Amino acid sequence: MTDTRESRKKNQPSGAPAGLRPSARSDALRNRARLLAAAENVFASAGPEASLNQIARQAGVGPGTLYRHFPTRDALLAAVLTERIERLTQRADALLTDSDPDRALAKWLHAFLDHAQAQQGLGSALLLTKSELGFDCHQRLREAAGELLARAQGLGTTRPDLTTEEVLRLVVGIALATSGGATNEDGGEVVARPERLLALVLDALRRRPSKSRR
Amino acid sequence: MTDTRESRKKNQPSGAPAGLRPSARSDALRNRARLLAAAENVFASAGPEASLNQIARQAGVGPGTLYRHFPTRDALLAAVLTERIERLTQRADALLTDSDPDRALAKWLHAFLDHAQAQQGLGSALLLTKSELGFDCHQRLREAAGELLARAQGLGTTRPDLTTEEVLRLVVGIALATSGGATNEDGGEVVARPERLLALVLDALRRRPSKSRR
DNA sequence: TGTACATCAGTGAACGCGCGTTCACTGATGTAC
DNA sequence: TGTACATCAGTGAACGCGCGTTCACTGATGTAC
Repeated sequence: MTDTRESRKKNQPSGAPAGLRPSARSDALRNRARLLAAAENVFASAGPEASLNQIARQAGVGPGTLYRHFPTRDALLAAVLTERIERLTQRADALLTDSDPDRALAKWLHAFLDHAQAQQGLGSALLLTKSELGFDCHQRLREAAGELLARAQGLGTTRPDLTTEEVLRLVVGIALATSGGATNEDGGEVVARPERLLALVLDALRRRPSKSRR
Repeated sequence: MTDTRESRKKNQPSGAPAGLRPSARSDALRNRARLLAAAENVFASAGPEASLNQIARQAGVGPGTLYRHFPTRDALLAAVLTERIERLTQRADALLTDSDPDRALAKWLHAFLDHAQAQQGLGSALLLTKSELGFDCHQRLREAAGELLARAQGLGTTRPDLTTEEVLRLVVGIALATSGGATNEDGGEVVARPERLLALVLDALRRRPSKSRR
């Protein structure tokens, strides 16, 4: 008895390849979409440690339903991130044909910053590696950004000693430092705007024309 | 009866000015120190949302004792941060007499980065404003860094359009992006080192010798 | 097209857990004599 | 210096809470006829 059940359980995932299976029931598809939307919302405002029950509640669904679709928190996180990363990767591909490699890189980093910001504490999740999620966000982003960076470096106007890794970290840092718990307008003074910080970092990426002093 | 009690309660804090009072009992001083040490530890490894009970446990103290010393989580957080900020402020004062303002600024930012890193998620707490803690970490740090920045800008080698705010955010961003949940050595590739990122940012702070292209 | 049925997604009460917080009681400490 | 005592810090069981997670049951859905 238990054997039968367990073996069925083990067989199930091979039929459902992590995403939505083609012949799924319509209510399952609907709820899955609702859960993803709610997760994106809640993760964005409460960070990656957000309550799963709350996500289920916001999706108008029982907690069991959430678990049926996403057996672990990481599975849910991965599903949310996959979508975003897909968009970023496509954007990178499009920008590879831009006539100005420097401008292309800058544009993509702006887009990357936007995404990192939209997910508050989730920004750091963009750089998580395979061990923690079902796939390697980090590597996919590195590949997308890597080509753009290489092209700009080939042009000679971007520092040749830069790693893709370094550039991505700097931008994620901007998102983290200016979002969530750290942001506050303080009386008259306003918190530094992320775009301005990105502009500074972009400046740092450019090749120095000459070693004018020391 | 209850009136008497309440009025005594209300009078108590006026006698104890937020810190340790001069004529405190020796065991109170000892436990306060233990609590601070434990808090620094636990906050560093579990972030500012760490369990207060766990802090009390690590300090070898009942939860009630923690609450006697620090009535709120923010009070405890503030006590931990005060110490660090004090050290950073002193360092800044010392560096104001350095003969090379650029080097002084760089040195201080290195120290600032070290502190921000030592506190993992607490790094962002370094920029919290008065509303959330008992005092304004943000402002104190801005003052400390502001003088150093102004001096370097006066020299003419540092970009004149930089805000202290912007510089601090950039460095906190480096700490956040390279610490905690986001760090992982990924097979052969190693995560970008914070010092390298700081070097890049320091480069960005320097005045551009000329507008060589576009 | 209409119906009977098998499948499997949805439900939500329930469990155990650790958290934040309180408070009546204990006992260590410092002091007045 | 030695002792009696008042003060107040320390204790830890206890409470309510929301969390993550499970599972026996319900019922919507798609399909075979």
